[in-house]
This record gives sequence, structure tokens and C-alpha cells, in this order.
Amino acid sequence: MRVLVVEDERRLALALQHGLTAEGFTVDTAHDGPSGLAKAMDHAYDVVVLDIMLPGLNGYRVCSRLRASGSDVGILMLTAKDGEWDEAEALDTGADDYLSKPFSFVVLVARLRALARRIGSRAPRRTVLGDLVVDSAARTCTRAGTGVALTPREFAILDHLARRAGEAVSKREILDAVWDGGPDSDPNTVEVHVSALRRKIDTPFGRAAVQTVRGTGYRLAADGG
Amino acid sequence: MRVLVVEDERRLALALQHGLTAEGFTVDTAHDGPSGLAKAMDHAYDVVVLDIMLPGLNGYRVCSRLRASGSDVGILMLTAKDGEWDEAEALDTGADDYLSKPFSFVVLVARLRALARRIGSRAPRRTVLGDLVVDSAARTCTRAGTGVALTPREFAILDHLARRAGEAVSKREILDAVWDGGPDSDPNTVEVHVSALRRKIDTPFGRAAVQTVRGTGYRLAADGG
DNA sequence: GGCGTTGCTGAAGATCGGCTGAAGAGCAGG
DNA sequence: CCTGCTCTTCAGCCGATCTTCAGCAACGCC
Repeated sequence: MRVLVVEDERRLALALQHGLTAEGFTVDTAHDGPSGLAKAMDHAYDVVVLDIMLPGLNGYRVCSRLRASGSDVGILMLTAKDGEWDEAEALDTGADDYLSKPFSFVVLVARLRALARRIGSRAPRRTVLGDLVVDSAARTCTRAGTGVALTPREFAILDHLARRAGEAVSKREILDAVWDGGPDSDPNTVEVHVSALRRKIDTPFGRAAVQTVRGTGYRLAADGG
Repeated sequence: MRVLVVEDERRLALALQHGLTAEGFTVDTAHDGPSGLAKAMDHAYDVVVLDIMLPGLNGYRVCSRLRASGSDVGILMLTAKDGEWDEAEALDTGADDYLSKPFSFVVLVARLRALARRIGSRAPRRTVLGDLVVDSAARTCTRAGTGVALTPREFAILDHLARRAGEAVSKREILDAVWDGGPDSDPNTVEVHVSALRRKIDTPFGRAAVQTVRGTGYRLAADGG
């Protein structure tokens, strides 16, 4: 579960980062509106925790711009309950949930989990690309009607590519999505797993669904190769 | 107890979500007819709280389509008492109960509990997976016509897997469903019981209905293995 | 064609996740 | 109180899987 915390008060941001990391989330932080927006658009987070009062660009604007750009990431707004900001407005700009400051950490975690569940169930369950079928719910993959056994990493990569079928996806993004990739993670690891993946879903069928985009990463052919 | 709240007014939906969560329900929300219908069909809810006035597809239609699809989920309709919508009509389309807006939260909870009890007791729910039959009502299980005696935990796990037959189910979810799993609950407990379960419903019959999904959890084969 | 860069892949060792037998606690019935 | 059943915890085991490394291949630019 990848979470982006956008919060200008650094002590709070840090506390959240540590706490959420301990709860098993992978956490990035941003401390102002513009950088928060940029990070949220660049990386595939599951949920964004968004403070409303932010330097540069307030939370409402970040939220609506994110939605305007077509993102369906989960957004949880943090509202100070001084009355100036309205929770309803948060939801109107496209937030999925809100929490009034001060809030309990336990509640935040529960809400994040609930939100992640909802987001997850919002995603399509199966992706069909020609005769290649990726079933995210069952965690299975079939090619030409034949079941293909994949390891967890292989499936996670395929799943991620399938969600962006036809788009080029960078190795960095794959690392982030599949590995909670620290900055020191090695792209070669992705290559090794992609290689194994191809050997299972492409080579035996004389197909090429997983295409290399040189200099960038990979793309899953929308027609199954 | 899994509840789906379908309500387009977001503030009310959120209030219900929070309130019901606090009452111990597991709550999902949807904000329009089509997505509500989709969620209700995709997931195994115990009860659906269904507003009548909904964008896209009104509550009556959602209700009757759910019933048409064979769902026997409990349905509680929320009717605005402006007279335009008729309570009797709600019941005609297959709802189990209704409540006029504005309503008291306490009453809603009481009705939900009552409904859940009725649903639970009427539960004709039998899942047939090849020659494996799971009878949730009778709390019995038969394999190839032979009755199999299961302990309560074993049955609860099997039952939960059966409700999501074909899907990968995480150990965490099983812990939540069967154990009211606190964050400190141990996944190994699940493993032990699954092991016992297999020894009763799979091994003696040379089958493998309960499949391990490495890194995730388990899946009950839709064809009984 | 030459060259630097980028990607592929086989092998090997390290690591992880899951399975299972056993032991002890808890509980209900006799 | 004893007995039998179930549940949980623990620890060891095992195989599957992951990562690293190194050499080779492919690509694109000059």
C-alpha cells in the first residue's frame, strides 16, 4: 500500500511517515501543494493524505487538479475544524474521505485501510487482452485458455502492466508499485522478473505481449501481442 | 457484518459509514445506482442500505436487478416521505425493509441488526463447487456425497472461502472474518486450520480445492479442485 | 561498421513463506 | 475432577522464490 502524505507541518508529516510505515504502508511525503501534486501525478499511489492548508496550492486545488487530470487515487483530506474550511467542500472537490484535526492515529489507519479497500474494489477485476486474461481478484493468468502459474512478483508486475495496458511503464514505477522501491532498488531485478514472465506467458505461445520500450521500461500490448 | 450503503448524498453516506463502522459493521459505500449495483453483485454483503433517489439508476431498479440476478442479500430501502415514492412499492421490488427519511440512526442500526438476523436465519445459502458442497445454513460440508465433520473454525474458514469462490483471499481477510482479527493476530493460526481443513476435505479424496496463493493467502477452486 | 549504452538471461546462494507435528491452554460435558 | 475436543503457539523443515552477478546480445548513434 503506497501512501503519499502531503502536510506542511514537518513534525506531523514525519510522525505520520513513521507511524504509517510501522503499520506496513509505504510512505512518501511532500510539504507543499505543488510538490505534492507533482508527486501524486508521477507515482502510482493508492492513497493520498492531503492537508488543506498548504503553501503554494491549497488542498482543495491539489485535489481538484488531481481529479481533473483523471487520477482515481484515493484521497483523504485533513481538515482543521476551525470552521473556515468545510468538509463538504472537500468531498465536492473529489476527496473520498476526510478527517478533522486533531485526529487519532488509529482512526487514520482504519480510514486508510477502508479507503484502500474501496479503491481496490473500484478497480476492474479482470483485464482481457486478446487471448491473455489477467484476473486480479483470483490472482490468476490464462493465455489461450491455458492457466499459467506465476510467482507473486511475476503476477504483480503483470497486474501492474495490465492496469496500464498499452501504456509504457517505467521500471522505476514498477519498482515502486511492486517492491515499495527504495531509491537504491535495482532496475535489473525488474528485468530478471520480466524475463521470467515472458518465458511463461509469451515464449511458449510464440507471442510478445510484454514489449520493451527502450530507455523507458515496458508496455503490455493491448491486444495481447 | 458487511454492509453496503448506496446513497448519493455524500455527507449522509459518510456519516452512515462512520457511524456504522463504529457500531462494528464493515461498511462500503457507493454514490450512484450503477456503481451500487456493481458493488452489490461483486461482493458478498450481508445487507445493502439503498437510497431510492439515486443518479443513474434509482433504488427500485437497483433492487429489482439485484433480485433478478438471484441475489438474496438483505435490502433496506431509504425512502424520502414526500409521497412521491411509495414504501409498498419498495417491498414489491424485493426490499426486505424500509425506513423513511429523516430517520434516527439508532433505529437504522436496530433495523439492520434485525434484518441481518432474519437474513442469517433464512440463509438457504449453499455453495456447490464440483462435488464439494458447503451449506452455510446447516453448517455442514459434503465431499462426493460423503458428509465431512468440521470444527467451527474450519467451517468458518471454508465458508468464507466459499463465499468468494475462485477469488484469492488474504490471510488478513480471513482473520478479520473468522476471528475479528486484531492487528496482532497471527496468520500462522490460519495456516494451521487450513492445514487441518485440507486433511479433511482434500487429502482423503485426492483433490485440492483449497489452493495456496503464495504471498497472498488462499483460493477455493470454483470447480472443487 | 564501431562503440557506448541498455537490456537479457543463466546460475548460485540467500531468503522467504508456508506446512506441519507437538505441546499446552481453555472449555464443556460427564 | 476427569476426559476429550478444539484452538493457539512454537519451532523446525522444506521448497519456492528472489536477488545478485557477470557475461552476452541488441540497439542506436556517430
